[in-house]
Amino acid sequence: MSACDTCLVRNRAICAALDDREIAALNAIGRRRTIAAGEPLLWEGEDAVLVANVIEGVLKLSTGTEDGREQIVGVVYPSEFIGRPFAKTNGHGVTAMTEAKVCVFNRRDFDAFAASHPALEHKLLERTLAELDRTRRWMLLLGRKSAGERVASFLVELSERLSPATCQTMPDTGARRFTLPFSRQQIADVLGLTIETVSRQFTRLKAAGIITLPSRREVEISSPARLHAEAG
Amino acid sequence: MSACDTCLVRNRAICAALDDREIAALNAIGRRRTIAAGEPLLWEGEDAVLVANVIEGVLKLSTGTEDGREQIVGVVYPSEFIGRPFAKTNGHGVTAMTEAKVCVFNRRDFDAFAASHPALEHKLLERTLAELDRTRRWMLLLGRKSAGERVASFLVELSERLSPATCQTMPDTGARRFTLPFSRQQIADVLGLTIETVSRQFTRLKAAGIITLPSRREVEISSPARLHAEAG
DNA sequence: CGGCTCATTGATAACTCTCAACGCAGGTGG
DNA sequence: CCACCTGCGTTGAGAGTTATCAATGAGCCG
Repeated sequence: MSACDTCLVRNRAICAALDDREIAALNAIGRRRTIAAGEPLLWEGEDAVLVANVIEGVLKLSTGTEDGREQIVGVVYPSEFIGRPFAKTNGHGVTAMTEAKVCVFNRRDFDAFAASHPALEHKLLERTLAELDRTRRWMLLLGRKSAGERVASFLVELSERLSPATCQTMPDTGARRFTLPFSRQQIADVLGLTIETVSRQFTRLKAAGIITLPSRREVEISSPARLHAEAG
Repeated sequence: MSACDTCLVRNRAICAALDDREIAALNAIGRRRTIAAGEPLLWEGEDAVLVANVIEGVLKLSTGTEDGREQIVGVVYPSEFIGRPFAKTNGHGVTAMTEAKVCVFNRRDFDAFAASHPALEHKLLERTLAELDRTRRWMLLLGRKSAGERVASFLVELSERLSPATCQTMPDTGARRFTLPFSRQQIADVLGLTIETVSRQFTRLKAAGIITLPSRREVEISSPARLHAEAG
């Protein structure tokens, strides 16, 4: 019995494109790995030695300038794919934000496997296209939105992408509540702001009665409609 | 003899993955189309009815907020692919910035063709992954760079991506010179700035002797090294 | 030669960043 | 068990950068 049989994301990850025989073959070249919160998995600019599926946890993709400014360019949730197939180097670093479980593959092995399994490549293509769409929408936020709109947009997106996992969702009405997988600094790095500005916007939204902050890492959306309006 | 035989981008577009027989089949479902400068080809949020290869010209991909702010999220050059296969709607609009020639396909026809030609999908996957990398690098610019750094980065990227076409390239040394496919407003929309700020940065770079501006639409880079340094 | 669009320049305002102090929570050790 | 220390977050004051508003200037076409 392979690790895949009990895999939490077996039917949501790109592996869903494969039948039992193929899964066994893929399983043979992959291995499970646990990453501690804060631990990096891939470094920007380094050789692209591995790719992976995320089973559990949240990871960030980030780039930076030489003088130390950082920008988070993507956030990856369970069932999603990380790494750069078919290329020599990584365009960005990958770091776990929470403790994470991933299913890693040597990149060359994966490339070869993918090349001979069109259904897998098709799935990967669909995901990459969807990720590109999402990334481009994020550019509108970075290029054109104010700090208030950015923080509101961030909370809206987070509540949507976290809900399948935490499932504390009251459809439509009422208060969604969730735990932030981000520190304030990381939120700032996602939004292209400073930590102080993020903090002030949180305070503002709290004062306006749109959200409550039970603790540093928890957010409850009191008025999803108004939050959505704030997002621009 | 099909239109593809004389196609300028036959060997650079995703079509390069196909043999003569396959090209003929693809040619049967596509048609050439010329787009005037400024004319839109796809609208944001509309049904994704078509996809295309760019043969000649430059096009922009853009999104906007409800209140009219615009952000250009990508720029497409000859041999590149536009449109959103495998999805119901377009995530962004596509508009020609110069007169452009494209080879368009009904999206459903293309989807079906792609699904039965793994080599084509592979090429498309590689391009999409590369485009995602490029887009993410652009996020660093939008989130963390100053106006001066943004304009310099823009000129650097433009000189690189335009050179295969215009080929006025003196390798390493000396002055690259090219024609901007963008108005000042469009440059502002790419960089997440206002037209006035872009103009002031052009003036500053000119005053510093890093570039010269022979006319509104032309740029000559006097000092590539210094420009690169300005890009941050 | 107007009349148009697009770009530049200037003055001012708004926003976000920077720098600095303070507060809160969790962990450690006495 | 409490005091202290440390890391993260909040709050405040002021500076800097970019946006906004307004006017001027340059190229283009009728």
